[in-house]
Amino acid sequence: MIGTSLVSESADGRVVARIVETEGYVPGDAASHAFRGETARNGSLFRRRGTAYVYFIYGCYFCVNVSSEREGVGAGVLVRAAEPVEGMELMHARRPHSTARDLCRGPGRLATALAVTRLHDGLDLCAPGPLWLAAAAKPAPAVSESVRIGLTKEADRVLRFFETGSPFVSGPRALNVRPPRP
DNA sequence: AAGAAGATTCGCT
DNA sequence: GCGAATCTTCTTA
Repeated sequence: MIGTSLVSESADGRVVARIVETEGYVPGDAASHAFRGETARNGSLFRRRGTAYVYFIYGCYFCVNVSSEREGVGAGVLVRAAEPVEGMELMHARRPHSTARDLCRGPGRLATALAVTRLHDGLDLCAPGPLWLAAAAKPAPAVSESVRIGLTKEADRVLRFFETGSPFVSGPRALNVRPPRP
């Protein structure tokens, strides 16, 4: 998914951000919202891969995930950060005190810049719509990996992936200077 | 029925 | 670097 563009289209206009950082939540993973089985909240994680799972966290922010397994299996990829590509004026309007670099740097910030809310939960991201994934641009970016960020459970899993050297990646610097994976 | 924890961000020290 | 903000969901009694 690194290098793929996330497109948000609303009455306000169109915004495009190129994904530079993701985090995986796999079957059997105690840190996954799907770990304890399907509920009304996490149902989208159990839908066919490419379904949007949007949840509200810390009373303030939304986070965007893409389900990643077949129907009935709970797993997904959290979109942690992106590089603004189109509609930067609109993103700045939605995040007034942000620098260009920080518009989509972090999962909560990204959702705000793209105006993603729980209304987007359950959408099919594989076809054009209010929120969808456009094909990746040509050169496949170099991808590095690290442990996941901000977790208390299964924090040691190496399931975070990001574009090597991108300034639009979130997280502590120490995690972001690791060499690209082979 | 009540309480704690949470895949975060921002501002202040 | 630390703690507050703020609410939904799941767990436990």
